[in-house]
Amino acid sequence: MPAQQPSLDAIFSALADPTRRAILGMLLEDDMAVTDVAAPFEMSLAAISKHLAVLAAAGLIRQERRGRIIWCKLEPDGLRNASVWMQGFGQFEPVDLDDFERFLREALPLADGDDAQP
Amino acid sequence: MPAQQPSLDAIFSALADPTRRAILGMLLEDDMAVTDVAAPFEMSLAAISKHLAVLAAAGLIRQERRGRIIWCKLEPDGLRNASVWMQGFGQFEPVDLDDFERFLREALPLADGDDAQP
DNA sequence: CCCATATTCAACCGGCAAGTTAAGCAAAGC
DNA sequence: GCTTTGCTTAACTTGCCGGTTGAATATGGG
Repeated sequence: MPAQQPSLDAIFSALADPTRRAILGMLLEDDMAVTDVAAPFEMSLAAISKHLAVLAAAGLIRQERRGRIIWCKLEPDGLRNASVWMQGFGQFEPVDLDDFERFLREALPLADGDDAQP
Repeated sequence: MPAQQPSLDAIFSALADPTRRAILGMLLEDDMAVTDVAAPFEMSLAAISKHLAVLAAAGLIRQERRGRIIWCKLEPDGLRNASVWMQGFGQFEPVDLDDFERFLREALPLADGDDAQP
């Protein structure tokens, strides 16, 4: 189970479901067994189990069995790629694309050897 | 059309589609007409039109008609809520600048035309 | 060993999302 | 005024998604 870097597709569509976001919120506080995760929701255990599978496939949680209990724990780095992707859009103000580019050229010393800018 | 604060559901599921993310990437460079947005994709204009509608409903872009052309422009604040939500999980530092750089270099291949490759 | 607990698997269903084509509108151009 | 250009709507197909139920699997306890 190399869990090879999940796609943004997987991550964002995992996040698109309110139940799954709620689960992530719960796991933020503490690791939980599947049954306990399911408790507050008004849907079958199987449904929650599927949701957890989706989250795991997206690399947002990890499930590890200890005894007959499967513990679900947040995988904090799972959100990193998505977060980084989003920051690319949100970071700059309305339409300061020029400013942004200038910032980039300064902030990226290793962009291309030298930033000889006439 | 007050465009009342779109839900996280709407935002994340809008972002879950690679075509839509690509569109956002294009609009990051410049405002575009619908037809021009559709050009690089191998799907019908109608399909792209729908994608744009989804993005607009999610508050990620705005479409305004001028003449017979409808201009699509990024709505940078549209990502803010989602970003904030995600930061809530950021037990990891807000945004790793290294990651940010890497993202930028991939996402903005042609952000400027002057200093091209030799 | 047998039973209870914990979780998934399998088969199924309704609904929605994404794509298609074809028709419909609106604004410009000749 | 008719045609062309730009875009949306409508109607339809297809496939996936989220849910259900019921059986299957694994583990721990008495």
